[in-house]
This record gives sequence, C-alpha cells and structure tokens, in this order.
Amino acid sequence: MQPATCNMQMSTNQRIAQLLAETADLMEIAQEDGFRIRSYRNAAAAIEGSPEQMADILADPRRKLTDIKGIGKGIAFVIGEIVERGSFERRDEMLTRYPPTALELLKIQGLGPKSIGLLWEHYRVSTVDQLEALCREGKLRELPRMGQKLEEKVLRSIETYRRGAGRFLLSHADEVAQSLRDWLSQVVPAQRCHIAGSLRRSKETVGDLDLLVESENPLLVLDRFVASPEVGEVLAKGANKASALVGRQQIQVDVRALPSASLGAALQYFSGSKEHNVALRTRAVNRKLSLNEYGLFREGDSTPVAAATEEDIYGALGLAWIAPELREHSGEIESAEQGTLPTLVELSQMRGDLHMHTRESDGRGTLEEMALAAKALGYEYIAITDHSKALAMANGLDEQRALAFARLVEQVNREGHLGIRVLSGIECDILRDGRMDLDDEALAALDFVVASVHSYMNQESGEMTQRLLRAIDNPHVKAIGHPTGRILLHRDAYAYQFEEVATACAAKRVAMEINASPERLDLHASLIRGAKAKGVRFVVDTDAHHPRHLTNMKFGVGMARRGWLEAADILNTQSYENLRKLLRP
DNA sequence: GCCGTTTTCGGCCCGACTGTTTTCAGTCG
Repeated sequence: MQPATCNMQMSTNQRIAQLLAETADLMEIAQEDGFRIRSYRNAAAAIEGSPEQMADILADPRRKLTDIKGIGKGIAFVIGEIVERGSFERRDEMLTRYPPTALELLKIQGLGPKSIGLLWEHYRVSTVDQLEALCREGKLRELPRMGQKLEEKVLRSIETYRRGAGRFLLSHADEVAQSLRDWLSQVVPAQRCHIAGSLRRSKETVGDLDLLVESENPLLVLDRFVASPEVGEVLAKGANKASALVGRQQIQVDVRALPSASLGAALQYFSGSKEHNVALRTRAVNRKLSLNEYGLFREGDSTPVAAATEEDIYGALGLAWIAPELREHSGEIESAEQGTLPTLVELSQMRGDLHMHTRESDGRGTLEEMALAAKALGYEYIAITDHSKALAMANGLDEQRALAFARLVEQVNREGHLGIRVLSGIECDILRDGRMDLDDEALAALDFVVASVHSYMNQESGEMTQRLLRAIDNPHVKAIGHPTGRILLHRDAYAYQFEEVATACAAKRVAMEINASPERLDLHASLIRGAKAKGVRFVVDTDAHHPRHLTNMKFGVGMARRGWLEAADILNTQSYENLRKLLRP
C-alpha cells in the first residue's frame, strides 16, 4: 500500500503517527509481542491527537517528548529518527521482512494479522490480486483453520474493498442511520434506537455504523433489520447482534439489541473511540472494577455498580460525563477528572451562517431563498458570499457586480421584508501571489470578506504560507475560508506552515473558518485545537450552494466540538451587534 | 514498549460471532 501522501508540514504529527501505526501492523503480522505493538499504537494515537508538533517539542531543549502520556524513552527516540530521516530502524527492518503491500491485506475483512502472516509464510502472498487468485484456486483452504467459507468471504470482501468501500462521509452515515431508525420504528420507538460509534463522535469520515436498540425482544429487532430493503449482504446474525452491508454504498451497519438497564454501558462502549475506551477500562481496573458493554462491575459481583446511563458510568469512575466528540484519548479524561472540560458549543447557539452562495455565482438558490431558509432555521443573520471573478467557471463577481451587490443588500436590509439581517459578502479568491482577486474599493464596500484558495494548490509550502500571510494582511479580509483545502476521501490539504498562519490570524483578528460542508469539514479537529491555543477565533459556516445545504451546520458544529470549542470561540454564535464588534474593524 | 493512589518489575481491556474444530483460535469492534 502506498502510504497516504501527507504533503503538509503541519501534518508531520500525522505522518509520525502513521509510520508508528503501520509498523505496529507489520509487527502484528510478524506476531511480535502484543503489548509492545499496543505501545506503538497508543503512541500513534497520542501523537495524532496532540495539538503540538512533535518536531517543535524536539527542537525545544526545555521540553521532553516523554512528558506526553504514551511516549517513553524508546518511542521518543523513534520520533527523533523519523523527524530526522523520515523512517526508523524497526520500520526499515520490518519492511525487509514483509513487503509494504501486506498492510493492504489488513483492509480485507475476515483476514487478520495471523492469517496474513501465514499467507506470506506459505505462499508469499502479499497483494490483494495474489490473494484473490489464491482464493479462486481453492488454495486458502489448505492452510490450518481456513476453509471454503473463508475463501468465499474473502472474495466478497475483496470486491467490497475494490469498490472503494472503507470510509464514508459523515453525511452519508447520518442519512443511512436516520433511514434505518425509521425502518426499525415499526418494531421499536425511534427514541429507543441510538446512534453510537464514530457517527456519534462526529468523526469526519465513518467506517461503519453502530446502532443500539433498547428492546426486550432482540430477535424481533434483528429480524426487522435484516429484512430492510436497504440491507444487502448479511455478514453475521446472532442472538443479540447483526451486521450487514446497507445501501448503494454498502456501508457496514452493526445493530445490537439490549435491555434498557445496560443502555449507558453499551452507549459508552460502542461510541468509542477505542483508545478512549481502553483508557477508561484501564482506569476501571486500577479501581478494582471491570468495565464492559453491560456495565461497570466490582470483582466477583454480577450486580453492576453503574450501567443505565453514561453519566453513572463516568461518575462511578470519578469523572464528569464526557461529550462523545471529545472521546479520542487526547486529554479529555484528565480534564473530566479535574472538572475542566469545556462547555462545548451547541448547534442551537448558532445565530447565523456567514458563507453561502447564490445563483449569482455557482449556487442554486436566490438571495431571498437562502435568507428565508436561514430564517426558518432560527438565524438572526447571514452573509451571502458568492465567488469572485477568478472563478470564471462559477461566474464569479467582478468589482462592478460586487459593488452593485453591496447596494442591493443595503436596500434589502432597509426594506426589512426578509425578517433576517443580510450581510453583503464575497468569497474572494486568494490569487497565486497572495493578492486578493478584487480591488480594495470593492472589498471595502462589503460587510464580510472570506478569503479562500481555489487555485495553484500544489504550491511549495513556503510559497503557500507567504500567499496566505499576504491575504491575512489585507485589511478587508475577515476570515480564511476552508483553511486547508482538503476534500475528504479525495484530496489532501495543501502544504503550508499552519502554525505561522494561525498566529497571523490571531494577531490580525482574522477568523478561521470551520467549513461545515460534509465533503470538506475543514478544519480538522487537531488544527482547531492548535489554532485556538494561538488565540484564533472561528466562524462555522456551511458554504451552502443550495438552501437545503444550510442544515449542514450540524456537521460543522460537530467539528468545532471535536476541536474543544466553546460558543465564545465562535463569532457566529454572537448577536449581530457583537459580531460586528468582534470582526476585524 | 509503557507505566506506577498496591508496582522501577510485572503487569498491561473485554466479549460476540464464526468457522473449523473435536475444545477453540482468529477476527472484529
């Protein structure tokens, strides 16, 4: 497998985490000590969730990597090696024993590290193509504990894998979940059907869907589930749990039926993340308790200490309840212990949406349609931010049209017939050299200028950094739109020095956007935390191109929550008057 | 390889489901 390209300097943490995790996978195939493997994985997770760059800590003689929980002497050394030369000894050694393509085989459902190791030993099989051939020839069944059924399962898994299945947009998972909930409501009230897993945590992409259904009659629930017209292949169906591939995109859905008395334990358990849960269970063990999906138990006692609600479970472990979005084992347990968890922003606190398009450029609604849809959501204000002229394909506005638009908005607000305040805005292209696409006179006439990169995204990091810094220097720019440019499952973030740009945003009072479009969800949670630490303020906006896209705000708020943001960190939770005061003058 | 409110050594999270067995290992979440 080609390691995911990671072209941002700012994502070296991600790169380090990826190398550690990949090496852990290879060590697992080699059947090395499981605890050592787990240490590598723990360290990878700790690094990925860290708002601070490992390289920065290394460069600072006053700091030590080993102060980070999960990083000891050994891995600190490894990180140093990675920063220095892009790899480390143990990884190099593993790669001489197994080809990197073997990692790809881990993505095939039904095959784990043991089997992959065995396949390599016996047949020197290390690619999906070779594996497929082996199954078709019926050779898999010649290995111990493998049979015809496994061959069939692997062939189906390969097909799913090749279809590009794996990760899904949050919005897709959300739709499937809602529709299954409706379908199950025939046998169990919708409020007894709970979403868990990474969807509940608002992770930007979702691998599978976990539904928990409170019911005294599991069979009824599971039968109803697999009978759904959306359900394709049923992967497993037992007494309490069923798994199936659902919908055209074949997302895997796991449905578990359980009694209400253990709902809290099950919600906690199946919401993850895995790292958070491991940490929580370790905490339980340290207190002579044991935590599983049925409850928190004292040794040798089958009556749970806590089980019915998540609050009970966290409480019994000496912790405040932790919002699912924070459960990534990146400091939330310590905060819950000390009572310093943030009061996370809520969707209901959003008072406006400051990035949307109309038919004037590439949107599908009119100003009136967008305004009325926003009003129906309870907003006090919106900014219409059509594209600027550099995006000719999108019919972007030139100076003349922008000025005319500003006058039109003034008139609309004067008349007041829409019942919602409209800000005249623009999503102005940041040109190749960092200049704005529109002249200062036009920008000055507008209420809200979002500056975005839409071109030359492959610039060298230093150049891109300078480009963004120059844009932030423009006194009319109020926010940086979709700051990393990533398109989920499709395009990586463009390369630049994020920290430097965030520092400049804080200093110049330019907001960073958290783009709520499900294809973007840009910024990533760890960057949000990093930027907040630098003093950056944010706007959470939908970038709607259609009135119905305005409801995507919930995904953006989910990202903000994953970034530990409170309402005060976000400008468009503020009243119109406050917003005007807080925006760069 | 990491870690310490029993520990600087000796621990390290937990259960369901499946398929191939002949009592359970591997995978998954």
